[in-house]
Amino acid sequence: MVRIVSVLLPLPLPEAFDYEEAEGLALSVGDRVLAPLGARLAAGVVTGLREGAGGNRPLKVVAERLPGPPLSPATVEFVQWAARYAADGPGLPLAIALRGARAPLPRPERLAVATGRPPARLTPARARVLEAAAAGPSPPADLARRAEVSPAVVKGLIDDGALELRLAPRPDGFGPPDLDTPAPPLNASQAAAAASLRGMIAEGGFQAALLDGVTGSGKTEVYLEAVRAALAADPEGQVLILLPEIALTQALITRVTERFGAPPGEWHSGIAPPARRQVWDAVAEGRCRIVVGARSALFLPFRRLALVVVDEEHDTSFKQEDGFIYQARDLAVVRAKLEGASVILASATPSLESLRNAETGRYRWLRLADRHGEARLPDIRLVDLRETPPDSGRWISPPLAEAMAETLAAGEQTLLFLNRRGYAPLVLCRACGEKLTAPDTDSWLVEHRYTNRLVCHLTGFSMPRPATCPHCGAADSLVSIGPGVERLEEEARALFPEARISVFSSDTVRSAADARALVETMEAGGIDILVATQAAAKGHNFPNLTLVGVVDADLGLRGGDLRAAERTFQLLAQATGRAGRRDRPGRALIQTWAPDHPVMQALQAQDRDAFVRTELYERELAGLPPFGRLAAVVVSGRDPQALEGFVRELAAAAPNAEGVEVYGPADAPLALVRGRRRKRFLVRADRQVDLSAYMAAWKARVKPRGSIRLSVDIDPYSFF
DNA sequence: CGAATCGGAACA
DNA sequence: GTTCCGATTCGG
Repeated sequence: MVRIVSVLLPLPLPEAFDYEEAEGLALSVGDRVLAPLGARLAAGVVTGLREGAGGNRPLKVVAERLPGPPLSPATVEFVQWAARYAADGPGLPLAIALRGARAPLPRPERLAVATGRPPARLTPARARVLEAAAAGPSPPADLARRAEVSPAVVKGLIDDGALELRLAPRPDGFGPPDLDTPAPPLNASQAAAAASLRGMIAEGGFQAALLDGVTGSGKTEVYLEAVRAALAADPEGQVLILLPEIALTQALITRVTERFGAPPGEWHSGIAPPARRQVWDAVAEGRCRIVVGARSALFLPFRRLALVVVDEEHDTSFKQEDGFIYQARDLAVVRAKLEGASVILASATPSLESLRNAETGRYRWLRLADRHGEARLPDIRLVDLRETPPDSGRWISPPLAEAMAETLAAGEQTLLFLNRRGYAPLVLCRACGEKLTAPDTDSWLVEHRYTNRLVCHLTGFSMPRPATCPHCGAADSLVSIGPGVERLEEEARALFPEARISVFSSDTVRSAADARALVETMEAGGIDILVATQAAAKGHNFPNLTLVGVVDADLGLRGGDLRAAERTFQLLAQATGRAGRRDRPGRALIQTWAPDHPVMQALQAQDRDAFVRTELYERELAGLPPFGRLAAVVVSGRDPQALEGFVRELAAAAPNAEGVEVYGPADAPLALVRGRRRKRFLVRADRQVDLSAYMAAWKARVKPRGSIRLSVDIDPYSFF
């Protein structure tokens, strides 16, 4: 009788592989092991152990446990749950969970230590170094600086044997949090919400809350209070705070560090491998008790997770769109449930899913009504572009220009919001009508004037702006159609030549340092007009910003996907929420061709509840989320014929099931990307249907051959 | 993911 | 027929 070990490998395999356990290895679930795979050894994780009788064919033997902390059984369970949910192999989420486990540790620090042996020669400089070294081991450069000598003196003492170098592992700095730092004062509304969250944590077990408060209502302070309570309730408990974007992490890390006296672990794609490894180890060992990170932090191997906070929970960045496809906000709730932890979803403009869960009582609903301090909500007006259109080739309407002039005259700041990077979203040839696109791709090339290039925002392709049309060869025939932030800046400069104008987009602000610099200039009043994409719409508070102009409010409504209205409402509510802080009243002007659209009406009336009611009503009638479920299947391939054949086969293989409707195949909205044709099926199911199981069953009936790729997207967001 | 294997093209 | 290379398949 031997033990059989199921080992999950971080590879795109359909299931865990079985091995025989080597004598005396005494493995448990979560242990990291080396397993023979083909001709090599692969690092994997034990997901199960059972007694086995010889079996039909001999199994390979797992003979080695890897050093380092194991994954908690709950982490292993979560990885498997996530895979089942996404109708994909469990190796993919495991690969995410193990990113960091295999990264190299930071190089150890070299410390000089006094040996006690006297040096051959003792000069005054050497004496000072030895005196400094008596204080304890320190880096050679430090020692030289403290003794006010050149590094060569230290090196000489090392060569002489009076000092020796020792390698010391670099500390990771995850000290225990200080839970006694006094909290900043909360207003009545915040205090009530904080008390409710403390109550939730005191009750223990899985609990969910929606922290719903307008911009500026001080949600962060409230959930940090819950973080404190969770850390205090369980001396080994860990907390994860998820943010939608890397750009927002730094500000929160600073706040957490101030509040709890120790830096949290930071986790996102921008973290270098050695730092990643330190966080991973410290999280797995339970030493790191607070993690601030982007969506992939959800897969960290927490030892004892007590609380998950999802800030800006409505943000679509929580949806991972390629590789392993998942919605981090939804999986955060699942992970909390599996760990018996609490979860707090926070937003000024919650998703309809979360609002529905709050309405039905599945989540505690905590509303923060007032803005913190004296700030008032901005005055919001719609500018009907049918009545007061801008001049041809211009995008700032007369009423917006007038408001900008007033704001400028008052010495206050304007934010012009346009969610479009570059100069113009489309370049076309007047001679032949050709719209310029990236090679073998359907999406338009966006003109960037700063770099004088045409860029494909989908594939990353870019080329210098040609002088002649690449299609027909006509000279001077290329025209730039439509506005981007760069073009809007040009227009604002022409209108207000004396104003100081800056652009905030992912092209002008490439790093967190750039963002901080621009935000500081803005706060210091060094900018009069900030032209910005959504990169600036969230998170930043500018006290002297009193006017927000939304240049093209209808932009997100085109294309008609499921969440177009919801997303537009959220984005514009966040953007207009930037106006007016502290004691200054703000105003927002929203330029629209469709002022009667429910989204625009709700924005103007600042009546979110009305918008949510109508939107939920329409979704319910159509059986769409949150009342029904959606999934998409995207199939792509290089050979159109083979793709056509496979798509037909796939359509025929769709299982019949009660309460499930399959639509398609249709061309995916971008039917050609990087030379691959794309087809798409859409599946709608009633709420009680296990859509993941349905999609997995469907997928199992077909086998993509050749260059054909099939991917299942549960709860699709982008319809590309 | 990485090693083994398959199959078409180029070569003798 | 042989060799080479890129693409595809497979792994317990």
